[in-house]
Amino acid sequence: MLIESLTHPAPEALLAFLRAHLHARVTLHLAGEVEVLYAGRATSMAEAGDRLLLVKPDGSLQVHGPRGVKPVNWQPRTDHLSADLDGGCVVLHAERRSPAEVVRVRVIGCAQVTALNLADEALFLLQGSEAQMQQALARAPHLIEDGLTVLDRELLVGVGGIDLYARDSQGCFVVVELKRGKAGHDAVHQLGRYVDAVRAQVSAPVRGILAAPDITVPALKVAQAAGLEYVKVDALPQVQEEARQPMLF
Amino acid sequence: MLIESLTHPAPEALLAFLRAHLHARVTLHLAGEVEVLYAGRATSMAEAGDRLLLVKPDGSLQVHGPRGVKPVNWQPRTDHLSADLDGGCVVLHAERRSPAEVVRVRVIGCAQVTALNLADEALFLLQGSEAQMQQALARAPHLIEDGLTVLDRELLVGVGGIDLYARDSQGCFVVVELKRGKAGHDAVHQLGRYVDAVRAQVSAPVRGILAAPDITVPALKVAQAAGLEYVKVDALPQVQEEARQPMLF
DNA sequence: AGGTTGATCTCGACT
DNA sequence: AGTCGAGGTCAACCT
Repeated sequence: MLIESLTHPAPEALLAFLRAHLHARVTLHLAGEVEVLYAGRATSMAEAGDRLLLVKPDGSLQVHGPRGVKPVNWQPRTDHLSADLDGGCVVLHAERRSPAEVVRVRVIGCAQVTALNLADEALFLLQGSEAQMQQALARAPHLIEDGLTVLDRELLVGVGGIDLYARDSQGCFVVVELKRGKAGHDAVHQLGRYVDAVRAQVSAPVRGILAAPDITVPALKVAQAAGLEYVKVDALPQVQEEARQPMLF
Repeated sequence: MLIESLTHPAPEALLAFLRAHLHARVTLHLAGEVEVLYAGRATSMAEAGDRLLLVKPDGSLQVHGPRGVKPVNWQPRTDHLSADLDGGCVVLHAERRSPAEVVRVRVIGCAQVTALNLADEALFLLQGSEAQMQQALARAPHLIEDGLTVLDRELLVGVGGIDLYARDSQGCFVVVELKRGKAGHDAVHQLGRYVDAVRAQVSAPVRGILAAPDITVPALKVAQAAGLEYVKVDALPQVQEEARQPMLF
């Protein structure tokens, strides 16, 4: 996994190291004093400072400072990566088109640089996504309201899709918007848009339900004012009742 | 800057290393085979695989795989960090309250671990934020429309704030919503909300203008259908004309 | 390639 | 502490 590592390399040694590994499906880690320029959707410059640089085999690049999960500068995926000598310093260029962006990293001093092989064989499982919540509630719509019948999932209406489209025991159409976390007023507005879109196409009464484990106070007020309903549902609804359901027929 | 680095340390040596540096205002970098559990707002597990681990002095932790800017697992800022031996493996615990979350990293094999001092003395400048755009357009509202007079910035109306509140040459009130990038339909709806809120309080006619460097086709259609206007403005409006303005008085 | 949505979003600012 | 909105959001999915 550890391919090669240098400590305090001279610029020429660093350049050779980078050129040997940059395009070799390798993950690079560099710690050192660095100066970063970015130009693209916005423009930024960072004066020289101690930073941690990460370059992954997909060409993505990130420059980390001493705080936070977010890099100080980054490039999601580069179409072109190169290393050159400029004024006695190694300079990394990371460019991409669409959007047209470039990050230039000038390495003033390198304390350590490492080439690694990060093979990605590992299984990854995430529980609690909105997609899982949607699946669970589509199977057990009574967790939202008794007598609800799900007609569709991800129904496209105008722009965007309705998480759950259903009919209640009274025959009303019901638009359900799901949020896996606490719902804010943006979720209420999103629901309002979908309800409006359905009302424009259907003559029968249409209800809007925001289903989430929690809701902010302002969002609840906005919902009530707009005639939309909020229903508290668990983020990980346990749908094990069906296993207990006796076979009736 | 480079404090200490070990290659292929045994678990006991790694544990000593981590305990010596974890709470020493130091940035840690670890490359190795690792297994990660996360529980909090969601739940995830990653089987053993080659990963790159980063721990910063603020307690933030991230586990990187071979692709993308985003870590596979992370923890934004921990209240509690600890390292222990469990079944012959070093295990890192990173916990925080609010939200209650925990990340557990089991180090199965460590190829390299490094302690770094990332002093943050570096100046960072970002140009092209929406705040800068707002300031520039407030000073030069003619870039949006001739004869516009800005009355207010970030005017609070109901929930949320109006980026720019103005009056046009005809005496109409104008609500301006700014976007630094391409505007989507969410921006149009946001503008619509604000316009509605102002109309409810003012008897004079109210216009809504979406000012952005670009707009998606669907968003433009929605805007036109709702009687809202789109004005193309540069993301970095150069307001140097005022320097050329002759002193009239 | 363009558009939309979700995210363990992160992060800062403000109440 | 809670809420809100921006972000160079990123990244996945769909048309």
